Amino acid sequence: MFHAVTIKDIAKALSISPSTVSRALRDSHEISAGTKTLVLEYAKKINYRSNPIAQSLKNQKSNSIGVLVADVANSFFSQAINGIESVAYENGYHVIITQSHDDYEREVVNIEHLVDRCVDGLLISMSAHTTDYSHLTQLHERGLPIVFFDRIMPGIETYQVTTDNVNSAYEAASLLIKKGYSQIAFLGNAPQLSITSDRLQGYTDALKDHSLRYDERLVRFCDQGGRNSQEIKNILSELLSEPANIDAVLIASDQISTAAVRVLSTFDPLPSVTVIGFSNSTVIDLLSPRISYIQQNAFKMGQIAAQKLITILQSTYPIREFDTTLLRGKLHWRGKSKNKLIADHM
Amino acid sequence: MFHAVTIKDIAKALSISPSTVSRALRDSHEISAGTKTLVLEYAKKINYRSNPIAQSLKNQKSNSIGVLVADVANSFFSQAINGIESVAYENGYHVIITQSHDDYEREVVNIEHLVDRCVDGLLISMSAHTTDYSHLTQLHERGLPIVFFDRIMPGIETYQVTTDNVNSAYEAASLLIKKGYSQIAFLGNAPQLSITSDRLQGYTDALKDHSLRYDERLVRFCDQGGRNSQEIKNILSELLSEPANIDAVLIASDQISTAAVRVLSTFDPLPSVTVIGFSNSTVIDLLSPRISYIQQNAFKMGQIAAQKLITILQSTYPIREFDTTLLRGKLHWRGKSKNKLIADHM
DNA sequence: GTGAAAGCGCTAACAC
DNA sequence: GTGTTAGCGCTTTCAC
Repeated sequence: MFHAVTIKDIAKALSISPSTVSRALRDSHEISAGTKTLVLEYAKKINYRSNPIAQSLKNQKSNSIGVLVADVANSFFSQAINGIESVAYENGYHVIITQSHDDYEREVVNIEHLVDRCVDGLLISMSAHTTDYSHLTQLHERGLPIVFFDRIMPGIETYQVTTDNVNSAYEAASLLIKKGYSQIAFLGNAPQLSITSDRLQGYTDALKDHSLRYDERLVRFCDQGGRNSQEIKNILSELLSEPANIDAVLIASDQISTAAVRVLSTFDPLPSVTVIGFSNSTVIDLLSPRISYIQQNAFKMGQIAAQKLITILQSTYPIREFDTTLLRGKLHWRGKSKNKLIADHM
Repeated sequence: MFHAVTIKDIAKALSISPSTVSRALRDSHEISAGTKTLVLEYAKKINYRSNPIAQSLKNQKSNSIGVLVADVANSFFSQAINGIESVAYENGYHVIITQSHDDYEREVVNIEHLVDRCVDGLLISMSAHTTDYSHLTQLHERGLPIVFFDRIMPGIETYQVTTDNVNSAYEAASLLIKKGYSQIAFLGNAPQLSITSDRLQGYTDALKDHSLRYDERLVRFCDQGGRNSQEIKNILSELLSEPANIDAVLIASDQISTAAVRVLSTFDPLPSVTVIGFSNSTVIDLLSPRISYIQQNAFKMGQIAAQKLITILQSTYPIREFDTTLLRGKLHWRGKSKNKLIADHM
């Protein structure tokens, strides 16, 4: 460790007490201007750096916030992390990132780790396989500030930030219908995820509003969430043949969207299906076969989530009123109308 | 903070001294088996969790390692981070990730932060815009363990882990030549980066070995490293017209590879150029226009780098001999031979 | 085999 | 305005 010089050293060198040095460094009002400059200058000269570990121990807070995401390699999450970082650093907080890889056990262990590490608060996007929330509710009840983002957790009294998933999916499904598609499948991650159920809601609402029959055989959940392409291949193969015989599919997950493109690319001939998926990949618009996509404002989501958490952390009184922020998703249409479909695929 | 129960509490409850509890928890040999089980069981019962902050302060080490990468949203780095994490967690280390965004100032500040946070060691992939290395050499001289990965820093006595960039680029350029291409450009990130100069070396070696003339007008460096597509558009436009008139390009950077594909996709008609680039994007094989690519073993690189660092951290004697690990890159050819080119693009 | 006491670096209540 | 002192939770000599 690299804290050669301590407050004591400065105190000794300047023949004043450590507490005076401490106060001077923290710009306390009860220290004379003369002493302050004296201390500050000397500290700068010998390159003093305060030891945050000692501060944490004393102050019972670490000035760091813990983040749990499924996977940093997922563009959505890395963009969100960038948003989180930008706000956290501005406010003097450190960010500790952990990944659940959509595994419940890992989520539990990582959150334990973060709490052990004395993070002041948590920014959580739930793992897809979490169905027992007690590890989180317990912490929350004990007073640890938690803000949920993306994959939120209804029924817990705290800030939540996510995309307006119901509406985004509704728009996407409606667009497909307007373009002439009628056999539209829904492909989602684990059904207990808020993003899955909300997007499914948007999908069913759109069908209903456009007088299309809801067919449960067209609604599928990928247990492996895109990590297992065979799972997706099987589902798509089934959906593309009789009796489902879909002409379009709405995909409610980043990872599944790109995985589906990969699977479709292996089909020969290329199936006549129009795909629209949630994705924040930076190259989603360059993929072949083409995919229309709903892009979330991941960076902003991270920023807002971090801001909300810091609001709690810095609030002098306990906060009782929490809101849920919904960000607009942006729909990018790269498909064709149904009647042109066959020509387009030649 | 959430450390309701402390060693003192256990000591009080069991009517023994805190030091005995501490020793029992750490499985010290000077504690009787009876006392140990007594303490361990009680600790488990009341869910005691040791406070790592206090431990860090006492032990002068934090059991955490700091990581600096350009950008977690870059697939290469997020894969490397996964490798780092897997090894670090196995060995009881925490990972703190920071991003330079290829900015020198940010690199300096972030490393300062990490050191302030008392990380036990550093895993560094240099920012593209770093030319002054004193912030790192100073820390290194003061004894802070540092391991470089990916973008390494020759001339510093420590472990380094990277791809065999010279060979990978050599193979790629040679393949282009064998496929009939002769006007081959080189597009790289900042020239001071090890990955740029090494890959350029491989490129020039290949030209020489195949008796092709080296033309410096065909070698370009993108100062913005792919962040600015206009820069890449300008360079590519120039290279694709007279007098350069290239028929292939080797791209020595992840970000520039995908950025180049995007730029090319905007050209109408699609230029007759074969692209081969370094990329760890998980969808690079689905991009259109097609791009051949060299994939690095990022996960393994992260694992090895972390392993090397932990070796230093846990070594009881100072290490004097350091090696540089070179991992093989994997070349994926998705292009055509030159004589077929025109037909292929119809 | 166990306990008492000091101290890691910092802060804050309490003196003066 | 500044100094004294105690203590955050843990470890570790040094005693016994």
